[in-house]
Amino acid sequence: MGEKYSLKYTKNDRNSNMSKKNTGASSIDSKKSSTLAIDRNTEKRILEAAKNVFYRKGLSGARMQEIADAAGINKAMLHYYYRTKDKLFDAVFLEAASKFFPNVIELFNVDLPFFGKIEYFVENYITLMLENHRLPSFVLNEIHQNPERLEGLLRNHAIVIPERAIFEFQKAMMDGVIKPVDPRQIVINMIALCIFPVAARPVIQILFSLNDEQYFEFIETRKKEVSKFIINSIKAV
Amino acid sequence: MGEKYSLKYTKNDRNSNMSKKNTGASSIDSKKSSTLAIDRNTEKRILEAAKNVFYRKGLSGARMQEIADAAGINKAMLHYYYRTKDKLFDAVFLEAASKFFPNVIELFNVDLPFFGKIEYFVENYITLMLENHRLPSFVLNEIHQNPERLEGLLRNHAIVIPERAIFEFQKAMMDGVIKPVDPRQIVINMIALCIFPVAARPVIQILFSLNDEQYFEFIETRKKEVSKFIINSIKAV
DNA sequence: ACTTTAACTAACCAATTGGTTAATATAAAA
DNA sequence: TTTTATATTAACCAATTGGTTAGTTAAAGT
Repeated sequence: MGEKYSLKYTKNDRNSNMSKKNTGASSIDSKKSSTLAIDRNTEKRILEAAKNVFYRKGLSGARMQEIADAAGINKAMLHYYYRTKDKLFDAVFLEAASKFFPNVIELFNVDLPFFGKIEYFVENYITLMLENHRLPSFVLNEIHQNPERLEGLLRNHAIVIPERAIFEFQKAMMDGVIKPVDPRQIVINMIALCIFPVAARPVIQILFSLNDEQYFEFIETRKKEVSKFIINSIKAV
Repeated sequence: MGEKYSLKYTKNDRNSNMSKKNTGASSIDSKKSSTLAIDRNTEKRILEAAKNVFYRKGLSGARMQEIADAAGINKAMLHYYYRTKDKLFDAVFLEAASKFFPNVIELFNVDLPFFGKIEYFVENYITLMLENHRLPSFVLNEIHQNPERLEGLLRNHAIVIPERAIFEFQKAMMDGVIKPVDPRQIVINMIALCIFPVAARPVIQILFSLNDEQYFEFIETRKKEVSKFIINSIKAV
């Protein structure tokens, strides 16, 4: 019968990949290529499809049916695995936010001189954003429409952020490597310079008449320009 | 009978404020304060309400009924004046985009030395964005979801943009006032530094634990910091 | 006064949408 | 093999939503 998530969701309130399910997948062989070629774990396929659709349409613009179609499964399965649209969105948003808020600790923990750290961060963060250029404006906009979702993630420690970078800047100031300014401002500047050209990609392409290739080229040279821009500005005289 | 917009929209395809309508308004007096205190032009009230709702919820999240309620009028009037949700959104978006894409010509035409122009631009553009902090992320996101809308505006010359600023930067380079770099990069940097802290307002407030007052204070000092940051970076040595 | 046109309303409608359910297929235990 | 739990489907449903319409009020013309 259709006991469905009654068990799943009562026991483990979130969807943590269930114990056994669709287990016959590890090997690439396939007796019956039932739906589509790639016969991966259904739950993952849903999430992947949901990401796709939510990124493009946003929470309110996305349609459950479209997600189901994109995943190549029955719409009821979405509710079977994620219960409601909002819960499914939560899962998507968590992943998006984790990517969006760079693991600054990691990106700043490299063993490099201070300015090298900045170069490393800029280069990697832009690359990361570019992997899915819809992510920044998606995250920013959804947070605007419902800030509580982000607050929730912070409360659960699903996401942490700036202290480390701020501390690094403070240290660099004391060492006389950079001019003294509110480090929060520098961190924001750094992130702004990385994110904006991705968040505003269509604008940039349209205004500067760049096709996709030209855009990528533009961003590629930008990676170096941005760190130069930052370092030029903050380095102590 | 309900000929309605048949005339209006066949004659002048866009909603350009109709000839005579609700004419008894110029004077503040009011014989019958029918619905609410402010008895302004209905069409304007709709647009105002629509702006409010669309900014908060986006195109797909907004509900016609909510807009009607916000305007304090019957829902049918929305269609009477603007025909469809999408057309109404067009009107809202046009206004939003015009604000978002700063009149760079104007902001750069002030009679000031080059660095003064930058200060002037930064100060004014941040102020402008701050007036409605939902605008940047709204515009950016809607463009992402439907770039054609922006292209349409450009085609109609409803919006023009960067040439002037770019030219100014080129000139400054030739005069040896600033270092030689692709001026497009500088323009983008300038705009990024202004827009991001507004587009990411909830993020900043949450991460840095700022209440509204503290946020505004932060942005206020930022106005000066940003132009310092830019000028420090680009001025010729 | 009367006729025409514009502004406005309440009720309605078809389509869409998130979500449910009863039935079925499939795999795992027993 | 039988039983039991899990995975999947097609059909359905109530609520919402953009949009329409027939009719009403109010203002201009005439």
